[in-house]
Amino acid sequence: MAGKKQFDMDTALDAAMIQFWRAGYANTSVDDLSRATGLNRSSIYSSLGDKDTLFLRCLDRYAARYGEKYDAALSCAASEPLTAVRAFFDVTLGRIADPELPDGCLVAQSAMAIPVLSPSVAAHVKEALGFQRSRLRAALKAGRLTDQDAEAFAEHVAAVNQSLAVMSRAGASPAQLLAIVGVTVDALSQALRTRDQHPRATSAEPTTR
Amino acid sequence: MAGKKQFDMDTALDAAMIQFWRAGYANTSVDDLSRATGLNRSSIYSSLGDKDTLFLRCLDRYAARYGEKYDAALSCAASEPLTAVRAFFDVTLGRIADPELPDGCLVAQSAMAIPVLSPSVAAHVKEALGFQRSRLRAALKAGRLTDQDAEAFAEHVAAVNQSLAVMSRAGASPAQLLAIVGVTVDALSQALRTRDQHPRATSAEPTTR
DNA sequence: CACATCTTGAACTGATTGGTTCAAGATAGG
DNA sequence: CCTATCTTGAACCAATCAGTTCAAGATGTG
Repeated sequence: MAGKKQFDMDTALDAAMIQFWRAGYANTSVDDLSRATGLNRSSIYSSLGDKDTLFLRCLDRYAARYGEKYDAALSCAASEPLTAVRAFFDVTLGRIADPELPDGCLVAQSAMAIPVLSPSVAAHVKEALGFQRSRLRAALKAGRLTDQDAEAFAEHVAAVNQSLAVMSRAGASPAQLLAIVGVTVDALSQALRTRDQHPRATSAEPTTR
Repeated sequence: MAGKKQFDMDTALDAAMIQFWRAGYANTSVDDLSRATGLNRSSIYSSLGDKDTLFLRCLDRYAARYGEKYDAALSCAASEPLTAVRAFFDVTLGRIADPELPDGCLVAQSAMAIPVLSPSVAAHVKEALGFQRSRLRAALKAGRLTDQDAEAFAEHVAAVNQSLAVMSRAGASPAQLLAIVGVTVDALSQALRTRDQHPRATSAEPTTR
């Protein structure tokens, strides 16, 4: 079983990511990773680095993969901000509904463990959450929200998105998760409607830039 | 140092609770608990039970203590539902702002770890979250919300409350946390106003948030 | 003073942790 | 076929884990 590359790096990284995602950093041993990836214990260290390094790679992998999906979902924010935020939540709800994937969210889980994570890992987690806020802020500003509303909704939507991770772990039904985001979506809808009908506050008229 | 009760049970339980709260179940060893409580390793087992039992006691202690505060905050829901929900969030925000206490929330952290917790602990976590939803549902129904709105807002408010745990762990500022709950409070305010002005419809007129 | 009661620290068990090393074996290119 | 290259499993290390045991010592009561 040797001589050339015996395993697929992407498959192995995905398996490791899912293991960390399901059980968390503290509850994942190198043996668990070995089992999950099918890679030998020594192969993990030689090919994927030690536990901390591997976790960092998985975290970045997770952030990149779903970051792309969140970006795509928000891409229509300028013309259809409400649709964009709905699509944003659908990324998370779809992920939770996928039986192939664990519930929760690797970033949320890691954020909860920040006090006991290494500083570099903690920094990556905070960075990932910062990116999430940024893309939401940019999308909402590109939509028809005032800067102030965009800031507030960016924080709120990012937080509600994280709350889905907690609630899904506790066994919340899809209907319950929908109720959670529904209130937020309605609030955004209301804010957009208000801005349309009373156009004079901080910035210009609503446009479709 | 013996002969009679050498330690205060409540103090010890509080110390253990805070240790679990800060570091989580998986990242807390019995030695950590010994250090935190000041109790001897063998005293912990004889007086507080094994790690799992002690964690369960801490979890229930946490749920009871803050459950009371949440109940008190919601007690004025019938006459002042908006004030009640603000007070509800203030319980969490005040707890996060308290430098004596860890950030986050023991229930939220435990919920995230459900896949790797013992079944009995997992059941207690789900129960605690269920209680939270129940008290919110009851309060909102006692207020002026329709049953349907009360259900949705109960889910939403409970979830947003959990999101504060995640975001505070990631270093969110008090202002950011306020922005998160602000959107929810505004949404509730809107729902209440709508109900007052259109006692049967679901949509609303624009108002200034 | 003496006894009974309780707590304490320390030692111990067996399992598991992250991390390393290395000989055996499988493969590919020559 | 032969050799260089790579992977593998297993063994090993020191540290830590949860959990137990127990003699030594401190205390309150008689």
